Amino acid sequence: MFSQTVEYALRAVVSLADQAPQPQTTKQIARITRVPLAYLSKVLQGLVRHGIVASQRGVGGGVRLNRSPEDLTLLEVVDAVEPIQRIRHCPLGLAAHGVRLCPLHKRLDDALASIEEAFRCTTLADLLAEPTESVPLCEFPTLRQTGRAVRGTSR
Amino acid sequence: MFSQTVEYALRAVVSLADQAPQPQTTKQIARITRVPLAYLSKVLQGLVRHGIVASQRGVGGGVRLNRSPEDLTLLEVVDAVEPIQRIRHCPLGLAAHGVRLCPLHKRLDDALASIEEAFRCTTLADLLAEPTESVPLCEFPTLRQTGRAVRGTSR
DNA sequence: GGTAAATTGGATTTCAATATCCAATTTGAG
DNA sequence: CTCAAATTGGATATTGAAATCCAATTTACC
Repeated sequence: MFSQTVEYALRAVVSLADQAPQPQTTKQIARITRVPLAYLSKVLQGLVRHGIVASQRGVGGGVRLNRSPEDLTLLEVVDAVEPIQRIRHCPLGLAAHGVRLCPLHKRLDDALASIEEAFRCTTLADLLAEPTESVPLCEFPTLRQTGRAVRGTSR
Repeated sequence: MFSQTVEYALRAVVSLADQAPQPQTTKQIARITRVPLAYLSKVLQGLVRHGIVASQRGVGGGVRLNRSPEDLTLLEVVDAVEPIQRIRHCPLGLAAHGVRLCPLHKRLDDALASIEEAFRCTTLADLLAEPTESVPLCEFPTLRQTGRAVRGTSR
């Protein structure tokens, strides 16, 4: 339902938010988030273009959040890589459709709207604040204690 | 966000529900719903296999709803052609993830759940009951009055 | 200044969803 | 029985998302 690209972008910014305001290299993010390195770099390029993250070339460079995690919402990230296509007029392209959607497409669009809304209401900080109590989480929210060698031999 | 296949399947069943319990030929449905005929026939085949609709070959045959519109929900139709993939465990496939989702994927899955729920709560009859007051609708809910030649020269 | 670390951008490949085409089969009606 | 209407199923084509590869560029550090 959500595209791979969106999924990857979200993983990346969560990882970055967890380390904010410190930068991470694309390679590090790829390893942590389990995203194919080459593809992740493309996704990150898109996020750079949209001002979600900022990149720094060269030795010691990398990518960092360009916004504070309290301020950056999931919706902004999603919109940057692949905006949710709301249904604005009848997809049948009927002449007599006017602006109003038929009941079917109204429901479909309502569903899309509710997703947008949920994403609009969730910041990266929200995600990072939550996990502290629940134990078995995906890696990145618990990153802080996996002090496993930023410059380790890990591949 | 919703695949073409899902969109097409929903259009088809709405058209069928509007005429229920009468059958329509695939060609008629294709014309009304503006779905490519050859592809629609594939989609309908899937719906037949799942018992959503029933088909009758030969002259005078066609496709009809196999369920009453009051009883058939959008979710059942969607599940028949392309079930919503809920997120059941951490997509990173981490060893230590347990059953619990990380906050990110929990939110994503919640969004999917809310869509499922909305679809589960909407029957085809609900869709057909609604339009009567609002004027500019997509064609099919208003079909009844477009008595335009079931056997017309229309194409 | 040279070198290695890092992102950038373009070209290309892979793959599944979408769509099309056609032959086979079923079936009602004359 | 024959014919035309209709679905069925298999094979194939098309398209865009996902992924990969590689050369070019930037930049910190010795």
